[in-house]
Amino acid sequence: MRARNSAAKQETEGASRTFTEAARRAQIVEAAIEVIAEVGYAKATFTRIAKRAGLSSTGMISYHFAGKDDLMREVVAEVFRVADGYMVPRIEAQTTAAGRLRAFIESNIELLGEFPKHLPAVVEVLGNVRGEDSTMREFCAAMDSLVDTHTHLIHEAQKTGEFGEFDPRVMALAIRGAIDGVVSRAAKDPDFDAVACGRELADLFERATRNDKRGE
Amino acid sequence: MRARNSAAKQETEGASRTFTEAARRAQIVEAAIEVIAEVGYAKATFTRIAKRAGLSSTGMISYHFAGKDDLMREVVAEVFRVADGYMVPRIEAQTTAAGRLRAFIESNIELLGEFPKHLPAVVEVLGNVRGEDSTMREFCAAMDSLVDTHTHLIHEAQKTGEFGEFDPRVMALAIRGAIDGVVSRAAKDPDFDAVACGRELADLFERATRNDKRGE
Amino acid sequence: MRARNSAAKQETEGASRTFTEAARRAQIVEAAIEVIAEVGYAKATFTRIAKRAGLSSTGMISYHFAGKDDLMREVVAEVFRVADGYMVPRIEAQTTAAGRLRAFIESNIELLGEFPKHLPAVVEVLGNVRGEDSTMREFCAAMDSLVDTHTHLIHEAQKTGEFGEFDPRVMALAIRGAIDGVVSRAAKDPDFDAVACGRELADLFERATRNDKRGE
Amino acid sequence: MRARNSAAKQETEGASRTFTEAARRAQIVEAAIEVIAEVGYAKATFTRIAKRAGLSSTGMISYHFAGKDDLMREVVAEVFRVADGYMVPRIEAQTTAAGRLRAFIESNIELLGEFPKHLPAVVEVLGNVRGEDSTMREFCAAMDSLVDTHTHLIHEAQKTGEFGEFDPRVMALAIRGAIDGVVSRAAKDPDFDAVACGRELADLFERATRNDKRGE
DNA sequence: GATGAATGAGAATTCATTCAT
DNA sequence: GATGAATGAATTCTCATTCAT
Repeated sequence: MRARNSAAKQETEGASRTFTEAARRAQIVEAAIEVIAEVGYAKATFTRIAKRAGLSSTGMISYHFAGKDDLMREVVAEVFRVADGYMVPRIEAQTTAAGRLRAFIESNIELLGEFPKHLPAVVEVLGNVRGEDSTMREFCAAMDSLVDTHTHLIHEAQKTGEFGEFDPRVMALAIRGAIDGVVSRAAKDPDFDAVACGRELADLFERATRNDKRGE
Repeated sequence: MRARNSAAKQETEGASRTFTEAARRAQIVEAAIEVIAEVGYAKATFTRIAKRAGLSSTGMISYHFAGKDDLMREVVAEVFRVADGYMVPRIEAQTTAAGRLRAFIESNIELLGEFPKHLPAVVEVLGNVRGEDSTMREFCAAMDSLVDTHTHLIHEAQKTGEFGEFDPRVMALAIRGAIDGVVSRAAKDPDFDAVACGRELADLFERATRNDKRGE
Repeated sequence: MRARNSAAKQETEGASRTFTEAARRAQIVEAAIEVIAEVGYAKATFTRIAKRAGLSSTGMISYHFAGKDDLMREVVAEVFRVADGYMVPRIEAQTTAAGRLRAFIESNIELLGEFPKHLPAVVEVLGNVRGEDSTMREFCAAMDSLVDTHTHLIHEAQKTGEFGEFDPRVMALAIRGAIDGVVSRAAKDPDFDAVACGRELADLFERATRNDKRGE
Repeated sequence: MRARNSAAKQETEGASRTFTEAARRAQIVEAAIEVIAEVGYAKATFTRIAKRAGLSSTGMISYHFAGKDDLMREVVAEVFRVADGYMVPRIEAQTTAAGRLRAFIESNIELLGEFPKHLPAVVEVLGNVRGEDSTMREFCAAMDSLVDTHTHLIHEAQKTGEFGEFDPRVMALAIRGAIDGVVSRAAKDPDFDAVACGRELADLFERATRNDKRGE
């Protein structure tokens, strides 16, 4: 493998990366997201991605990315970037844990309406990756850290008495799993109205997290 | 010999499938389940499966199955068979909808302890299948029908007043997604104690489904 | 390769071949003829032939024949046997060279009506065989000897003045080729009325062979 | 990349096929022609063709052709192109039907001297093709249309009285069959002097077609 | 003699990656 | 920087043949 993986490039060459190169990379990542969401991880070959990106050959992708793993990592990173940009303001606008949880779930599902391919793509990638390669471990770590963050926030809300008593890690996992289930379904069934699920899902987890004994 | 897919064989040749052939098929399916769970759908090649099954060549698998789709269908069928055998009695022993829901979730997760590879394998397969091939559509249909069944049962429990008011389809999807999330996690992280999650998850969905207004 | 090729068997074991074995061989040869005629030489696999013969496995074929070449040789031999039985009496009933030529062509084409698969099968086999293997060379030799025989008969008829002046070898080849063309066509196009061609073809070669200067 | 069959490429990408790609394709087609003529259709594998073409792997062939069918279609097309280039001027230089028929036969056989592998290759391909695949049907159609054209021309010559009375379709088939027989023989027997046959064959069919009653 | 499961070589095809231009 | 042709490993699948029972 060439030493030129994107991480190395970012660190050692820094600002020297030209605008057009960045644009090329973004273009490829975007195409990859679309292709992965449409045909699934297994069939998301360089050939298909290149064709979608309007590139004449797969060599272009290998030139800009150190390998398939590198491209996939960028796909995940890009989706996270977009998701953060959309969700974080909406979550931070809330003052209660319940509000933030609702904002998290609803904005996450809303994202499916705004960027219909992004979440399905990331679910595909993370569902098909193992922690074998050191470079791959980053993927899982990223997702785990999200769950961990939730676990932590839930735990805090339990300490203030806003949330009831339950295992915060299982709750975080369940929320993640339920959302991913909706995302997967939305990706495979174009008729499925994912956005309509958002409020319902938020209601569900509100009931599951609230402290019934509060104020007794 | 295309026509020799398992369905055709079962229907047209009936009992003519010999004992040893059935044993070989079962052996291959078992190996496939293990390999899929361990390395993921994309890397679960005939070569790896044959090696795991102690077979001398991939040709042996092609000899016993009409193709990869056929093998995958058998994998799903076998896991469903095992899961049904384990879960159905436990579910039917319950008399209330809440009891059945809990039994469903807990026995499903317990299955991870008894057959640690089965559910991860099926999650991998169903997560990587598109409804393109007519033979593939059966997979999705099987899973969908499960969700549909739950949707229906939830709806019934709502009519009796045992469950509260919410969209039964979203609830069914959320349950499915949460369980799959736990299964996926268990598959990738051997240290993850899935079984411990069962009761927690059941508690979670009990809170989410129960009718708070009952008896008011 | 096992020493037990059919030729060896016939010569060394002679009458020791049991009736049932001969029946089995005949049954396989018959199935092979049908399969070859229907799907062509390339797709005439042991699997297909065994299925057509009502055999449970291809091993049966390998048991009775030393190999694919051996089976093919038997196919050719059987067709020649049948063709001889049908054509020779009809040819020998004629007293003139022209009559014999006509009887040859017409009875050859008529054979297509009586045994629709036999000639197409042999055309397929001989068209796909090279003289590389020593065992294969027999095939070509058989066909060549037929053409040689015709060449000789034509030459005789030229000496008596019954036939005109032309290269007897080319004539023999042309007759063979024209008949094979009709046979091929008949095999691939079920609507083609081969039998109706017989007289026309015989007329054609009568005009081409007759001595126009005779009696001048 | 299924869509990259030559037809699609030619139509959708038009002139975008580069010079070197066209050269590679031509080189592969040429190698295929030689291999098919030498070892026969059944044994003309990508491996053998790649080796003959000096390519490192069979993948190269799959890269340039959509599949074996595509390559075979190109083989047939290339031979037809060469044959047309050689034969059509010689045929059109003739003013009588008899002259054109002779020119057709003689130039066809002469082609065996100029391009000894071309006609044998095409006879092999067309002899081993069934009308199953839609793409294959084109082959047969191409050959049938040639026979049909002859049938028509013969019919015209009969109406002017230049040719005698006979079934034009059978005559066309016989001509085709006789030539193919010579071609086949030439392919298998390197000592066979095909060119010498040309005039003889033309004489033969001149006698068979001429109107004996003309001017009576 | 007969069976059918097993074998292993070889087929076409796809893919990520490399490299000369 | 960019291109696209070439590479070679890997994958699924088929086939004739063998061998223990």
